[in-house]
Amino acid sequence: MLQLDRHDPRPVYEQVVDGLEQLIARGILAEDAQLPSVRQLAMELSINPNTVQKAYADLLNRGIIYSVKGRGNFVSGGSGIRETLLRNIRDEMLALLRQAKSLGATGDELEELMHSISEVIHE
Amino acid sequence: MLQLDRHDPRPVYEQVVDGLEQLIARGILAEDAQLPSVRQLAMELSINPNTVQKAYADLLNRGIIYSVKGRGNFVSGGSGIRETLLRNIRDEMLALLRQAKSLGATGDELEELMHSISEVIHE
Amino acid sequence: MLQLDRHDPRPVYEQVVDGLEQLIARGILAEDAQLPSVRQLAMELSINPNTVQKAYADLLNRGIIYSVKGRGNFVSGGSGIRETLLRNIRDEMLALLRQAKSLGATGDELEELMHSISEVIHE
Amino acid sequence: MLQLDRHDPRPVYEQVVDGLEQLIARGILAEDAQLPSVRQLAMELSINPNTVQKAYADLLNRGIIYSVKGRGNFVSGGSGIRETLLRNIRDEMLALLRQAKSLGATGDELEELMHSISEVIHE
DNA sequence: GTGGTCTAGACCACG
DNA sequence: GTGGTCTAGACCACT
Repeated sequence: MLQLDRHDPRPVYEQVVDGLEQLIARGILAEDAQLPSVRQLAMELSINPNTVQKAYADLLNRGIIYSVKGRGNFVSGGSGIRETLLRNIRDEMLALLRQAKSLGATGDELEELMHSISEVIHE
Repeated sequence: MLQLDRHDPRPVYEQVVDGLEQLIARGILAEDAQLPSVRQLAMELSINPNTVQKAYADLLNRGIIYSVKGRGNFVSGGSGIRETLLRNIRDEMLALLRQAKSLGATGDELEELMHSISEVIHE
Repeated sequence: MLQLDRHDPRPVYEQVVDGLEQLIARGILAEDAQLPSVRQLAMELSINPNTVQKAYADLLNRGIIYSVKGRGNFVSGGSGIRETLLRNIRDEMLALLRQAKSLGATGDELEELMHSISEVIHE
Repeated sequence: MLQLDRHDPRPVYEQVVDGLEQLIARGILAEDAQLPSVRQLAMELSINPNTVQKAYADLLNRGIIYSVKGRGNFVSGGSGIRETLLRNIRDEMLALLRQAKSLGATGDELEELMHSISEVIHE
């Protein structure tokens, strides 16, 4: 259901956050669905419960999940998380493009850049 | 010649590396031009010489600059740094696009994404 | 007769307590009226009987209801619960106002604060 | 500079957050001022560094402070934190008033309520 | 069983 | 020295 890459330089809790975000964005974890319990997920991933807790806390205070003591963590409704994540991706791509421009890339180079990445759409 | 942003959460040495890379990529620091000495740059930016040292070391072992004992640090020739940086940017954009796909973005959404960012080219 | 909000982060038993208090304060559950049995209320709300039990215990030891073994739970007489709740609300508002002062709010700001909330009285 | 109340039922890290928010809101910690280091504050309050860390993380992701590895934590600029906190207080008072209304408080009672708390302004 | 807080102690990256 | 992540293990509140 969720995989960690021990060689990924990003912190473990961040990988957990990203993984859960993806599951939610893709609808695999639907609105009001219960997430795995902190302890259980920790066991599955063989990491410390505190690390999972940290990931859940992050999702919680970004409004992506809600949490009820003694019951569990659940997917928030109407969070529009998929749209939000896509918007973030767009913004990051924009930032990269601007960086390319500040490097003095010519119009031709930028066109080619766009062309070469647009091919991946149809992979 | 180079500016730091104290509010930028990125490590200082990374900002220095990026700044120098941009100066070189844009030709402001041309091939074989001498870089400011470690001490001098540290003073100018009012940061620790160790930090500048670390930045120079990074550029050095990526072949972007070369170092002559007792004389100083100089921009490498034929480093093709501009191309390298552009290639990195392309790779990062590709990664983002793949991430969008893994989020379950439809073809239409991807098209629109590409369209909306391509507008920035002509800014 | 009583509704729970599964998205409310407050503990369930607290929601039950609050709900019953309001019913009593508004006279919907009058003096000496019998409350639903623990099991029945638990079933209605589809929650654990232990949770209802805890809520009743709380009301009991605050004197808001009384319990007769083998017969059930009943609303206490002369409990003045409505007045008590209003007094609690006043105390909490006082605490908030003091907090505002400790934040260094000016007299004008406090006046405006009072003014803006007093409008809700006539909603 | 900051005091904890061990009898306060609120979590310790929350008390730390509140305390720092107040210091910032009142201008005692001005824009770009450096906060005490995690370890130092932990020692002063005789609590675990992780607890302070958690408090700082909260302030960080609410944009109230910014953080630079190896340098420290600093007060963000233009956060308008004082206004934000006052607005929160107003909203909480509004919620309480509405609760009083739902309890069936009469207009007179509400007027008296407002009157009795408004006296604290001039304490 | 659930989530949440806290301590203790370690390790890493950065300056 | 600074912040940040992670583990291990304990305790509390709630269901």
